[in-house]
Amino acid sequence: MDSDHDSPFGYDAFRRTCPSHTVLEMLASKWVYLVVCALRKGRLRNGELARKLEGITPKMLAQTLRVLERDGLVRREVFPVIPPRVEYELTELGQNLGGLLTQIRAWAEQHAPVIKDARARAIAVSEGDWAA
Amino acid sequence: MDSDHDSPFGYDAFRRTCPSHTVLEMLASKWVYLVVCALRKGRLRNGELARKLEGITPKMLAQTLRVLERDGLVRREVFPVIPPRVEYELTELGQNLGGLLTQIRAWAEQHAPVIKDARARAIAVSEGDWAA
DNA sequence: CGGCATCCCAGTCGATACTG
DNA sequence: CAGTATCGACTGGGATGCCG
Repeated sequence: MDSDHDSPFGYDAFRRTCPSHTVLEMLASKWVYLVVCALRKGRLRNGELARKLEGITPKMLAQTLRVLERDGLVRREVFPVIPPRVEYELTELGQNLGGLLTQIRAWAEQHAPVIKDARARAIAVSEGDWAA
Repeated sequence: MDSDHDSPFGYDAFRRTCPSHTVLEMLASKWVYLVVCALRKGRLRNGELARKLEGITPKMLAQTLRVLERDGLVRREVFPVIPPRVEYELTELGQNLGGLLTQIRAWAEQHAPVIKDARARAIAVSEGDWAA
């Protein structure tokens, strides 16, 4: 046992070539976070998502959804009507992940003030280098 | 209460201008994930981190650590000796986050096989358009 | 309305080499 | 050993326009 870390699944995200590493890369996107969180409370249409995720461009939204669909986290349903109607919802796997990501989001919202202060202090210090 | 989502802290990560949104952006990095996870079991030297995080370059490691330090998640301690010795450890806040990120990493490792299959299937389908 | 294609800038990352 | 500087490749991601 020369691996000093506690991965009980035989996969090791610290290794570049491990599949779990690429999964982590996929998750390391703020839009993935937000889309999954947004879909957590139920299926949404493309436009609803676009409105909910302030600042997302159609391109990024589509791109993010395609990735999530590809990885089996989101299911896409197309209604053959005019005007077109497309709905997205989390799969079982996506729901599962959504629980965790929502915790991260909650953590971010909860600690945002402290971190904002820390950043302000860091800037103040770096600007105070004149005290050298 | 026209906000339809459940943020009990007055911060809303869905809003571009909300501080929690920038916190989420900071967290949306695979190296942040891995560095925090790596430091979770105790303080480590720069070189130890570099060896543990396969594939990270000195530049990215330093950059990531600087961000984490700036945001108050990591504490940096310098020993004035030759050769230089620098150690990093999680702050209280960092420990707190580390718990969550470790869950994400565990999730990634746990579901890597399924997602790998989903990706393979997605590729197979897209290449199988000839079946139209 | 949903979403794909194109163009293009700008930030980011990796590789390498260098300094204290 | 820790960290920085430089450069080049890459791509994330914004804007626009067109199609079903």
